[in-house]
Amino acid sequence: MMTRPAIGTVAAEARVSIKTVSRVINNSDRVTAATREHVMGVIRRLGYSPSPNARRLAGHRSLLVGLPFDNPYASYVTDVQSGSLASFRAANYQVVMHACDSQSPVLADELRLFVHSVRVDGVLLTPPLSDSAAVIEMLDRDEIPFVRIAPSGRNDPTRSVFAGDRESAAAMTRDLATLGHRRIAFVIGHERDAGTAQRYMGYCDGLRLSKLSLDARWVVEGDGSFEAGIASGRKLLRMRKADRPTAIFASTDLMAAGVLHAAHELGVAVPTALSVAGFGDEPLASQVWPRLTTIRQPLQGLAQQAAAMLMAQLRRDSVPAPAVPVQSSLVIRQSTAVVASRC
Amino acid sequence: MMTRPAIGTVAAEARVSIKTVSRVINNSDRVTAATREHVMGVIRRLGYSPSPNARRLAGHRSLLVGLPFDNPYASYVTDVQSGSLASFRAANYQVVMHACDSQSPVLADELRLFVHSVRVDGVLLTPPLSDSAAVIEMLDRDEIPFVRIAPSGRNDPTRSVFAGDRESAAAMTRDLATLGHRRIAFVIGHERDAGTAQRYMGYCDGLRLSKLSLDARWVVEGDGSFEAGIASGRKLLRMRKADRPTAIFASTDLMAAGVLHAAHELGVAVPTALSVAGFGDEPLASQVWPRLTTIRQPLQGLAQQAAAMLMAQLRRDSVPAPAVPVQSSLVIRQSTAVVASRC
DNA sequence: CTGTTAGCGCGTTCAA
DNA sequence: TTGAACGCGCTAACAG
Repeated sequence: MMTRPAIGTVAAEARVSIKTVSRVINNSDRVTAATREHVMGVIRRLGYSPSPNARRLAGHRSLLVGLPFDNPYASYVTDVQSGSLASFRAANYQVVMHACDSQSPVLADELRLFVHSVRVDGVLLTPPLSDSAAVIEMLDRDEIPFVRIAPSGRNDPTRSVFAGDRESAAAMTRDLATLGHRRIAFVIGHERDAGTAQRYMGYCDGLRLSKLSLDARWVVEGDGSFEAGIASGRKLLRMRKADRPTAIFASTDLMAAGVLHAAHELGVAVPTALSVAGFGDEPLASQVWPRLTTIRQPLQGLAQQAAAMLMAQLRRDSVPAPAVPVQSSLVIRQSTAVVASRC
Repeated sequence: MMTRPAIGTVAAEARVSIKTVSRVINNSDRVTAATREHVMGVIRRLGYSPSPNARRLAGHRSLLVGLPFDNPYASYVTDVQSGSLASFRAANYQVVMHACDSQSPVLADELRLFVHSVRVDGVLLTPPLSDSAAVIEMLDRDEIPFVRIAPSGRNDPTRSVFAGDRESAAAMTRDLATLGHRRIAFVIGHERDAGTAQRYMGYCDGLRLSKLSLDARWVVEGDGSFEAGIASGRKLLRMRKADRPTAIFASTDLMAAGVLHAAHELGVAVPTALSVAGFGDEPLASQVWPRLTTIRQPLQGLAQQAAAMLMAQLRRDSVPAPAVPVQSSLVIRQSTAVVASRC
């Protein structure tokens, strides 16, 4: 088992200085095309690849980015992960996951410990972490670069990527109205969850655009979970017939699945007697019966955008520019239909 | 912003050599309790923590372990991740995820590239990767330490952790028989998926123990996916009444959810007219209607065990010892019940 | 555009 | 049990 060649070996073989080889492998433009070609040839011939460990030490960086998460949807986490992985890896960065509890009063301290012990060079913030003032403040104070995925506030645009939740929630609401629904209920998610506020506003927009009035009876509070969906569904479906909504729009797929559960329980047929819509298009959405009409969030695209922004920050080259919101789209499946009964 | 203290600062402050400080932070026993105490005091006072980057370079290791995965269940991946994270981190190791395609003909080469470019010190192999001969061979040849999670073969016990799939599948089958089911169908998973063979054998065991005979009509091949579950469900439920199974045991939760879908589609009531059981107890299992009876795999425990084994290998201290299989358990929910109709 | 000279912060060989 | 000096493989000034 022969030892792998180091940068010195390449330099000697190519009859150039170590620094030149360094410039070549770092894509510096202060090298003539000819020498670059030549050095690259030697590199290939020797099968050389630079030692990340040495680069870390000499470059004063870990080549690691942190991805803390507290998200009940496994698919959300894996989507962000796989969406960002490619961009990071292309820049020789690796992602380090970190499970945490966003409810914890010492969240920021706990994250600070993580960031400093692992010495990550930057951090990707997913909801609900992307909205934690304490975390943002801590990172800023410690000068750790970060990018926020789908925060609820629209300030800080050069360090955030957005998904246009409000617009798509409005579109879904209008779509339900178009199907003839006039009593469209909405199940709010957890206040800490990023999209929540935007989605609710979108629902209100949609009602207004459809000439329907907002009615507090049809707005219930959930917390994004499946169980909350069940509870909300029961509450809405047990209203007396004249008041009972003909459509329920839940601001997460998980809650929509819970609403379906409640409907089955109470013998309410979907979509015949009730339309149900979710948000997110997680795998679950197409694995329940009937398959959920929902909103597809281009999460992987969002994550990719976020990763690119973070890498740009770490390179300090390009000027920070706000990202364009990635567009979501409606996915119409079997859980929604035109209203059956007369009004 | 003051620069963080290095090992030299600590040594000077404690009036000992750098090497002594090094021994203290590495828990070497060649240090008297008194000096250790003293040095630890200085370390705490200065808020010193060793630079991972320097340790990486000097120690010829990356302090990184690879976790390649190709698994359709997001929750499986996140479970393994969170189960192993603590053990790894306690040893100052970080986990680097790597998405890959287990079907690819160049899987081993692709993984080899990953392992060498990231320079991971070890690898955790999840199903179906834990069964790939090509991958195992590659890692052995390149002398990369690894641990396999739930491989189908029982050889290589000092580098594997097991879940006892066979026993729990048998238990589930017997449980269904106890409920009075005599026509118990089984949906096989993907051959490449680790548990598959074991689970099928467990089904056969269970039948035998319940004095029921294996009948090829009631054994259908799926591939572990939701769609395969639908197809299998349709096939089984469209048999003529006398032959139709009264219980369907699918070897993954995803397929069981597909079977439920087929049942709803065909108007077969669950669990009244049909019992359905899954395997894995993923979140999905309790989010479908009705909630699935299934087998809970202590995945996090398995992953933790695997992580500990890998760290032991990397330390080269303890002698490699086989792990004790982690026990699974039946989770009885609403999708199974006693047979309703006469035989 | 290229080369020379110092480190980066720790582990490890020896000797004491 | 402790210490001194060297080296890990590369990047970063600066000089040419």
